[in-house]
Amino acid sequence: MTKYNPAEIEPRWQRFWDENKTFKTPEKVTGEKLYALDMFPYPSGDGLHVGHPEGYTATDIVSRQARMAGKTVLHPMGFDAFGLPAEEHAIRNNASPRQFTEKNINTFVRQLKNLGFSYDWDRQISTTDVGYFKWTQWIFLVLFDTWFDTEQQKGRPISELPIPDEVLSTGEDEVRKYQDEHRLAFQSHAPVNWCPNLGTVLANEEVIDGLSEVGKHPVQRMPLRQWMLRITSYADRLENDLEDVDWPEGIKKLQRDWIGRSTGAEVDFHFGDAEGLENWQSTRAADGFPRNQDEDSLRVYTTRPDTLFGATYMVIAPEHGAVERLTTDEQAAAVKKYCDDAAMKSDRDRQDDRTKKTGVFTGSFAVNPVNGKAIPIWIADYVLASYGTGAIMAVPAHDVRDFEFATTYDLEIIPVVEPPEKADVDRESVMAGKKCFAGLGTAINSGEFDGLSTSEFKDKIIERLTTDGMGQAAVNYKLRDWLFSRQRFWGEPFPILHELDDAGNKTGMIRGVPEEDLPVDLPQLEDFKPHGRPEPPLEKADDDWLYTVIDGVNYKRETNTMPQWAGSCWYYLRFIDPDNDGAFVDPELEKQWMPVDLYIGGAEHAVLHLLYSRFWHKVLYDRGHLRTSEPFKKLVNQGMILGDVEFTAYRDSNEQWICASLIKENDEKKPAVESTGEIVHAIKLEPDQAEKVGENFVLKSDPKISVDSRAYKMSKSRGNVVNPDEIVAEYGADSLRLYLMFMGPLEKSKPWSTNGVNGVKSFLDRAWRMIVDEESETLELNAAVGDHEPTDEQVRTLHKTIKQVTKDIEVLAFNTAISRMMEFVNFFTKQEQRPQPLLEQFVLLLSPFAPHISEELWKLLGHDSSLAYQAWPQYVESMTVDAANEVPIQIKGKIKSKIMVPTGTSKDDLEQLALADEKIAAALDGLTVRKVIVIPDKLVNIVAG
RNA sequence: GGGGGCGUGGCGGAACUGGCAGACGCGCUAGAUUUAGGAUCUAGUUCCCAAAAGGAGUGCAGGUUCGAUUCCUGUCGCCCCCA
Repeated sequence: MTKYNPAEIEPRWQRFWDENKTFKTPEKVTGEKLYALDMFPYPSGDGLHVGHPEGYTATDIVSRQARMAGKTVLHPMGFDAFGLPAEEHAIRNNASPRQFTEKNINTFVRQLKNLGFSYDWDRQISTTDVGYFKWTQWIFLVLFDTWFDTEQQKGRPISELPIPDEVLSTGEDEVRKYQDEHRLAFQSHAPVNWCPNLGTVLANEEVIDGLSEVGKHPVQRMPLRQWMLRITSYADRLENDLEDVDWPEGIKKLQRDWIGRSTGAEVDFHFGDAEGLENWQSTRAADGFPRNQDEDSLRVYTTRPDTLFGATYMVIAPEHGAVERLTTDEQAAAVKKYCDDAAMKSDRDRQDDRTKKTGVFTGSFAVNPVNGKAIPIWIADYVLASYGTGAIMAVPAHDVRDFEFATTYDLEIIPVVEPPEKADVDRESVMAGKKCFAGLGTAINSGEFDGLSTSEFKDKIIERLTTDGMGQAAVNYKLRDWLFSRQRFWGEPFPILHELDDAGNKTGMIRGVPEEDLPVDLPQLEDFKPHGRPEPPLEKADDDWLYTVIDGVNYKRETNTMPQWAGSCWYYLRFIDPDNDGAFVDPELEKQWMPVDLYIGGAEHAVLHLLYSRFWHKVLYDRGHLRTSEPFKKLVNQGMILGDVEFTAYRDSNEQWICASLIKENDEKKPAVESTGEIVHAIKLEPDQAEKVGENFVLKSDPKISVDSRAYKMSKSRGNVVNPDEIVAEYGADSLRLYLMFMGPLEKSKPWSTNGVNGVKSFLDRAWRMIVDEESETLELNAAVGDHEPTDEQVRTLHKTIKQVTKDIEVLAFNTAISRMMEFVNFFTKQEQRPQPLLEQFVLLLSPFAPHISEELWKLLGHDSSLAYQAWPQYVESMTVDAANEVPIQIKGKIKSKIMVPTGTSKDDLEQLALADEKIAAALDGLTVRKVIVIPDKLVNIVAG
């Protein structure tokens, strides 16, 4: 018996591809190239999840089809293997993170090979390979060696940084410090999110609701020396160049919002005595707006300079440099207490709309430059030191947060924007200062500017401020510089050396590790556990590692490590030239292969990974190491695969069923009766215990009780995780691949159904039987297959299939491609005579989707070599259309009859044929035909009455 | 609260640019074959009506159009992201 047996076929072909290096990337690109890339996985201890192979199958289909279509293909796989989980595991089990990581990588590779992906495994890389992170360190040194020239909007060598004379005159050390302050990689002492439990500092985006994203531990704010990357310099280019890439609009928007470019104005508010004011004003009018704010003014950034007349107070951040200067003696104690408290809160907590706004008066006043009014200066933590200038002018009538604050502290509210007629607000209340209106409108209470629209007013006032030297147009970004250091062991060491004086203390001078001394490997540590102090584990390395001498100067190594993002910022470049020991990538090869043509991965990387790697790419481009300015041409996010659909019913504490429609999750995410808050327990039902009645699913045993029906995210705790290994063992890799693609559109999230896998498996069974004689003892062709003259219908079926499958692969609509192939098999199974050449073409079409069975059938059809490089089937357009079509005839939009007409029948003829149809003639009896709409080959609609 | 996406049979989904709604698959029903079936084959399967004829139907309410799942307005619900 020669049934379709994936368990036997698949390992055999996997071995064949491996041994023959079938998918080795050609040395040279000939003709068109395709670089198809998956977002490489983090090799977790849990192994592969079914979500992984979804995207991987998609790129694999595209890659396999491209090879057959004659393209030169680069399709690699690697591992993003630094990061917290391996280190946590190592700490718990007193093992080495490297060994654990390598073990996990081996599991991943085995699992991936089981799925028959056509990766060039010779190019496998891991970010933890010393030969890889040597170049991560090298790129860091490029960042370290680069400053951003704002005029040219370009990163340039630090040696070309113009040094101001006043710095030059103070000596070489000062020049070095000046340079250090301008590097793209620089040190800072900004307050950071320190997580004692994890023993590390976290990026803002790794902190969620005051807890660490990993492990949910509390996070506190403290100032620490950190490495930062000056990504803000590239904000404009990162935003503008989004126009050049083929990405989903949603992702582009996320990136734009993350960058958060806003335009507005910087305005200086004078403080101090009245006579100083006049001097100040005349100086400003004469000299213009100074680059740096002076001692007796407070600079704010606002996106709404048109509301300047409504600025009734000012707010500075608790960390603002002018706090001390502005605080009066009477207020000193209150201010100090307030600032100390604020230091404990995270930026996120401070901006949280739910918490009440708090603040403290400094005791000082500033002068509103447009109307000369004295307005109080407050300190409040809803203003962040890191955004804008760290100070704002508060316009309570037109800013929600200012309004809330002003109401709390009883500050003046002056409306200066009249909402338009149509605005969805109570205009009376706004005009009375009782409600806040943040939209656009018409200026009021603004002196000579009254009556201007918001946008006109903005231009006019900026013009005025500029003339008076009080302000200027300005651009601001939400994007912050990137906190790039971590106090962990399992990451790339920084290739940085701190200069020591004779006593062994740091002088504050730093330098990069010389290129020839790279890589800086991680030291061997007995104990790399974090100890709850923000002192990196690498501090515990032995002196051999920690200290070094260059040209007679003593240095201590930097002991922070890089965050996990580092390695993933440039891995796509290393795949092009993975073994190069002399460069991170050969420029000729980079030119051949970049950009990545198709990049598929989860939407969770929509912002950070993609923004960070684009940033690095642009720096490398500026410095002449790359010829492309954007790395990823086309980006696709695959949807999430949810668990199987579940039915859930609810019971209260008396074991009484409760309708699901009455249940709502409470704040602790427990199901509860919405009206009373009573906690109920959820019961997972078997599918046959529920049925649909009307709109809802209900209990079969008690149809009055409605139940929930939905698919949940796969999670260990829910126990609905599907292990790809088990699916491969039971149904085969081809079936898993096919099912993942057949489930629905790639970008959508969709629920898993093991029955569905069985369904595509039986499609492969049928395809097998269409070609193979299942009854025979040896592998033989089905008797129906032979050298038959193909019928017209058979040829058309093939050509239609080729056309749709080809087009669908192009637009990644794999689900419809598969359904078309199913139709092909359904049709040919019914054919007594199956011309072999047609079936061969079909096998080629199937092969990118289900490569193992296709190779097997290809061989059986008499071919010696792998089909991996066989020419992709071509279709003839004329063979994809039927000779005749059934055309529906409608009267007033309702189908009354259908007629068969030859394809291409003219409009007039079709109209005549339609009117001549018996049923139509009968239906039209007594009616007047007013109009006939004819769409050739499609439909006839008769308007009559 | 802001932004984005989505609502089509019992389920996943299809429908080109506004032109026969429900392709393909799952599930279900009946039959054939079989010692057996979680195998295979055949037929059926949006809903209402016993069937036919007919009617209704793409979350809901409107609008544009000869014609709307598709475009517009409003509304309800769900999901995701941000706060």
